[in-house]
Amino acid sequence: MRADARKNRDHLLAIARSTVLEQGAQASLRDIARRAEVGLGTLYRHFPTREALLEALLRADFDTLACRADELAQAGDPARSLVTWLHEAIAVTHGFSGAIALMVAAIADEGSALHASCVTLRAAGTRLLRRAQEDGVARRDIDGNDLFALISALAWLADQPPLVPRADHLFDVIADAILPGRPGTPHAGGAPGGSAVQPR
Amino acid sequence: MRADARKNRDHLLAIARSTVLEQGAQASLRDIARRAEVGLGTLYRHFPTREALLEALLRADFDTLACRADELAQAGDPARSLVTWLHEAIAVTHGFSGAIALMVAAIADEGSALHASCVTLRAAGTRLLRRAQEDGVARRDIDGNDLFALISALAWLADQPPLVPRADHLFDVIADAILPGRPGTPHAGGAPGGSAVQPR
DNA sequence: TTGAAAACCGGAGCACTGCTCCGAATTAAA
DNA sequence: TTTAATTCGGAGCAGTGCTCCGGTTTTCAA
Repeated sequence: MRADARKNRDHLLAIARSTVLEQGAQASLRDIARRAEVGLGTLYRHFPTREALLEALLRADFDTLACRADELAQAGDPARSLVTWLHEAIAVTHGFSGAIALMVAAIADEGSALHASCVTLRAAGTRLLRRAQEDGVARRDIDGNDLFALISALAWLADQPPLVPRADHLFDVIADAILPGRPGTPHAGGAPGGSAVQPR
Repeated sequence: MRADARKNRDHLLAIARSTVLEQGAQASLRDIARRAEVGLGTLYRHFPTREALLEALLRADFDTLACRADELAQAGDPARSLVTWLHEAIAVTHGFSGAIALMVAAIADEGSALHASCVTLRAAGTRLLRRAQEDGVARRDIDGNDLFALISALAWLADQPPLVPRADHLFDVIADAILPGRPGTPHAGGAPGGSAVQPR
């Protein structure tokens, strides 16, 4: 790759990152090119599709996440490892609003630029889930696809501004659903007909 | 309202319904007007914003849903009632892909055309949830907002084509999370270190 | 150093979008 | 039938994604 091309590419990526963080995954590509002080053609040559651009932005994070899964799979409590990883997985896509839908679409579309990254991510999650299941702490009727879907749903939720205040709490609720064998608080509540004390 | 106006309005609604079912909530308004064989100005006069149009499409369903909640709150097992209603709530938005995000945005925006409908919907869910909590079968640390968020997340999930096959199953998982006191199957699995039989 | 091919750049241009605005046509009341 | 209020339809504006190609820059062999 020619020196000027490499420079343009890198600069474009940096500008794209900040623009997407600011405006979401559906930011205007023309606008990104303008901010990068580069022709529209240049942007499209380096990243033929919007997906390709997002792929470049997310790939590194995804790979890191896959490594983290292996790291967490080595040491410590399986349930705790899984929960920690789920948190990190959701945090990665946070701020890239709109990217989650593309991710979900990509995992079913082998032609997509994001496909490989998503498959890697799902595999990493599956490993952690399996370990927790073998430990008897996670539901047995869930597989890697389900986990991927739940992560997506939680990430989507965390990107809807009105739902943000609820996101952490709902994460716990769903984590409880995945890990019913985990030592935790019994949430069901007292006897039927008991006092109807509302939390919060 | 003048006779020709009423006729145009009704026709526009019918065409909009089928178009949105076919193309999602972000269907081109120009296209809807074209299909209805009506000028673009006519569409915009009847429905000044895309939200107003969707509101008109969804309002009846939402009201029905609110009534259903009251109906279900009268008779039968609280847990069963809640689950049934959740199913119906998610079914309503199914097919209107993209509408869920607008709904979520609308509940925080009092100026939105969808706002009132969403608030009604949330209130209906809250009533059913409260009853289940008083019955000691639902988690006590969840409120109407949480329920609304979970419904949204499940509806979103059910509208992502690659996740559709998982949607029903994940509904059950999350229902279990909301209703841990419900008579059901123990999903946690056997003893630690036991056989690692994968379902499916 | 020079020359020319290969690689890259930028933006004009096309078809589309949401949305506004206003002259022309239609309706309903006087 | 006249007349005034309502409604109609689409031209027009600014934005979008994406393609295409003439001109410029870099690279490297001669």
